[in-house]
Amino acid sequence: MIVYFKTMRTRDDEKQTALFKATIKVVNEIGFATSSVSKIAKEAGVSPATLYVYYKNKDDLLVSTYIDIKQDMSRVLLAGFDPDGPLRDIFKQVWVHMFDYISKNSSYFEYAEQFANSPYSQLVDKREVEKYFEPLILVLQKGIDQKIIKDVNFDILKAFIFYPVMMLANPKHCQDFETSQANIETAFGLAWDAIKL
Amino acid sequence: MIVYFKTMRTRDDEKQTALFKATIKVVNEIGFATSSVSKIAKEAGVSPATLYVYYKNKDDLLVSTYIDIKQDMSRVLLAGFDPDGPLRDIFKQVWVHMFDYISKNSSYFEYAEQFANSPYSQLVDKREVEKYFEPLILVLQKGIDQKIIKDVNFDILKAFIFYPVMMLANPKHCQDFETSQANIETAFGLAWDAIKL
Amino acid sequence: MIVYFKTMRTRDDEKQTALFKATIKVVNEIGFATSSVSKIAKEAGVSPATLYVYYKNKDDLLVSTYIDIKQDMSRVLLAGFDPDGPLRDIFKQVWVHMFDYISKNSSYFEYAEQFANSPYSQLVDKREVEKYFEPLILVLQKGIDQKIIKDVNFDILKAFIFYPVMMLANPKHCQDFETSQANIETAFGLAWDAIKL
Amino acid sequence: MIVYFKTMRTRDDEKQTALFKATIKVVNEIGFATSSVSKIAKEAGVSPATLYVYYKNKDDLLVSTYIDIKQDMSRVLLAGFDPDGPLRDIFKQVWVHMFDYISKNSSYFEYAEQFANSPYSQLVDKREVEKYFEPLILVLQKGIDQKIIKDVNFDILKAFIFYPVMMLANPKHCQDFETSQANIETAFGLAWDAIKL
DNA sequence: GATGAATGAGTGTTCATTCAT
DNA sequence: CATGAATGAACACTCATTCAT
Repeated sequence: MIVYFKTMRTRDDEKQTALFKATIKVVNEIGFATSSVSKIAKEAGVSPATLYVYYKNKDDLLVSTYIDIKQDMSRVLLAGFDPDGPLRDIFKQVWVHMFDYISKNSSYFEYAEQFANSPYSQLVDKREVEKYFEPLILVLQKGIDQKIIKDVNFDILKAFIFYPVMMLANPKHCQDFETSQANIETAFGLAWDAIKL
Repeated sequence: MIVYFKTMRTRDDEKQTALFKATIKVVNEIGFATSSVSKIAKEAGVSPATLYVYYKNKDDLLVSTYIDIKQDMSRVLLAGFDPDGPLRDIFKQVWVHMFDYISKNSSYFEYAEQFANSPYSQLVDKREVEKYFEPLILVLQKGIDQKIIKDVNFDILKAFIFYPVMMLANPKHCQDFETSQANIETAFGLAWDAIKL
Repeated sequence: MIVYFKTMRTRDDEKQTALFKATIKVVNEIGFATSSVSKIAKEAGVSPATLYVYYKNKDDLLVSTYIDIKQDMSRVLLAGFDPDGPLRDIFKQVWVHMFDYISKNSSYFEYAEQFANSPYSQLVDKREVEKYFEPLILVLQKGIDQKIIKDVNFDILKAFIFYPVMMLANPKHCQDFETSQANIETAFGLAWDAIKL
Repeated sequence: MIVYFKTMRTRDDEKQTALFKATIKVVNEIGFATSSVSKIAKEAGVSPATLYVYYKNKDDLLVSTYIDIKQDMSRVLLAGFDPDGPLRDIFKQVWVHMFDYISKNSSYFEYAEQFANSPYSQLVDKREVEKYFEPLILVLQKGIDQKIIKDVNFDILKAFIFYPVMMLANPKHCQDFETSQANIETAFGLAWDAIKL
């Protein structure tokens, strides 16, 4: 039997969850610049000292919260993922999942966006996060090989099929955009026109 | 002819510029969350108290710096702007100017991006900033009227012709993308495919 | 038998007392206008941050200290208070207690006086403080009813039986006045002549 | 012709008066502790630097303002002063003048009270101020010699004929007391009963 | 005489973190 | 495991005052 004294601890899942949610809530409400460990602890209903039982330090708290969200998000995005179906349908499904996720977990998404654009993002190993979304990249490559998708730099493709959806879903940037089914399909149409050969 | 380079006790453009540049440098290096008035003042070579001669408070410093950059950026983007030329050429010119600007003023751009995604952005009157880029919106509308551009929600169009370029130019998100002339034209091709009818 | 004089990490009466005394000492020495949280903390031998464990902020520190003194003072003034004794004796006893208190706790009294005449006094609920001295007011009313004391506005009576003693005891105003037993009795004689019918 | 370069200066009486009034206004509104040279200068409509043309420093500003008020007050108090009239009438006239002064110059009085109870009062030569009121002291002595007034310590007498009137007139201490003619005469009655033989 | 600019020293307060309990 | 208490260091900001103009 292996016991991780330092990394596993007692797992009072209730407190862990409370801290996770408190972190997101506080950061979304007042931003990274003014968020503090004690405010988050108070929101979670625990002592600041207790927070340090679950997280090594403030950076660990913020980074872990981000990674947990990203993991959760990728799970939802890739739900029912079938790499052998029609390419267009695959990406369309991802768009829909994405909008679903954002509608139902807007606070998670908001946190992730804010984190990714803050200097804290430097503390994350990007490749680890990208790994979660690897299946999509593989499909993209397949589309190129099959001459369905334009054979251009990957960053360019990503810039047209992943980022616009994030922008549109971000109320900070697009207050007017309504995440209706029709709008989502329309938007996806542009994305597909952009990348398809 | 006598030229007073330094009119010692009169509001000092040199100091103002030093503060502007120091703000961008410090924020880019350590992020909004850990940037402080004293660090910025030290970088600018003035006393923290002096900073308050030029800016009302920290928020004013950060917001003013952002607005100044946006203004500067719009000036460059719209240089040689001819609303009566061919639509595709207009937008292509903007892409090129954008990449030029970012290449030559990467730190300005980086600051603006970080600012726009921080809670400080709430302090800015968005309409004022959007005003700088209004001519582009008008051209977009013209394209729709002339049935050259898809008749969809403005936010969707913006998400495909303005945001991808920002992503691609942002080294934070696209470390691999090379801002070569060829790459830029390729990328613009996708944007145009997305929005054109 | 083991006695823990200091229960190190439990809210510390010793520190509370040290802060109380330091506040009085510093304010008496340099006045409200130049007293600062850090000076008081240093005098108390704690970190400025520690002060905020015991008090919400500077105002709370100064106001609480004042109220504590007033409470203490009223306890002493009313010690052995017998509302059914002869009126003159009651008030004379208060005068004597007052002088005793001031002699033995001149710094407390000095602080209270300075506080009451500073703008900080606006932060105190006057009725709460007056409550401590209510028994005296009731006796005053009884004296009026029994036609022993002049039937005039309460403020006028207070101005002659409470304030002169404060003036006389205040070395700031009366450097020459010696708080000898004889002097105190003489002074009380005038107070009584003023209010008695 | 003598010219005092340092002490007399240009005498822009308008600015001098503006500073005098601004000092009183600001101090009365926000208290000594938070009053600052720049706030006072702004209220007076001059630059902080200009203030230093008229006053040596902050202390000088506050002290001079106090002394000017005291001088003004003594002038009014002793108006029509006749040391050879009946003693009771002399003091009664002073009471009336005092109330008049306070009614018409409540802000001056308020400033003086706050000043006298602040540590700044230590900067004033008390004897100089007392000199203004000397005639009253002489009359008091005459009353003692003529066996009209009790032969007790001067401080005691002052505590009963001067301080009660200040208390009663101070809205900070006596919010209920109405400065009507009747009330004033009643109050003076008590003062006289206190000191008369 | 009058002033806007400048600043070192200070303000009240919060920070992330540790530690004894 | 959980915590209230403690703190040095930092925070944003204001101070009284000086100085070149």
